[in-house]
Amino acid sequence: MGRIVEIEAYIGPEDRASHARFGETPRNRAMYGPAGRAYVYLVYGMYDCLNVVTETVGTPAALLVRAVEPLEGVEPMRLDRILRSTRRRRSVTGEQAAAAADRIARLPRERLASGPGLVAAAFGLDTGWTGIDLCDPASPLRLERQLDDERRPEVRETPRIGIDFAGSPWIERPWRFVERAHSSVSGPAALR
DNA sequence: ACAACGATCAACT
DNA sequence: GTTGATCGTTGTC
Repeated sequence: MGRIVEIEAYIGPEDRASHARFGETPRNRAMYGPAGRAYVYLVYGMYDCLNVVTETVGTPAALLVRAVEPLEGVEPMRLDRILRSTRRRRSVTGEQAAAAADRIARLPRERLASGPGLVAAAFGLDTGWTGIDLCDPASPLRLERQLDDERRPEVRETPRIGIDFAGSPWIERPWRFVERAHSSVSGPAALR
């Protein structure tokens, strides 16, 4: 369980940074489905990314969950991360693996899901989770409203990360939203 | 059938 | 700041 502190919006087929820019395909089909479902895809052959579908059927749009502040289940999360790391590379020496495990062991709680690939890893998500209803209170993966006594976060808008391929004006659109100065936000400090 | 390319991360110089 | 890991999806032929 954790608190979402960073998201990005991908608004539709006209958005050249969106997976919907080529129209409906087998991979992005979930984006064309009902709002409130998950769309999980694999990037760079290694990392899964969690999205929340946001528009009505036939209108492809989604929010990429880029960072979460882990609040419960932190140590299992950390252990799983260490296991993944140890299994990660073929050509890694025992010493390097031990050093990597040690780094993760020392990682602050709030940095365990600071990035879209890390969010999916922390919550054990892969593409098989696509389609799950995130608004169903009985779902094993779900969104919940902030608690009544929680302060409303101050939100900062920035351009989206890692979409240089999209070109102007899509690179510049301020469609990344972060909780200002929150230590779980990913990316360069200037964009927190 | 094939080649190129990512909505990334960690390690290294 | 740069680079390697790693593979499913997409566009092209």
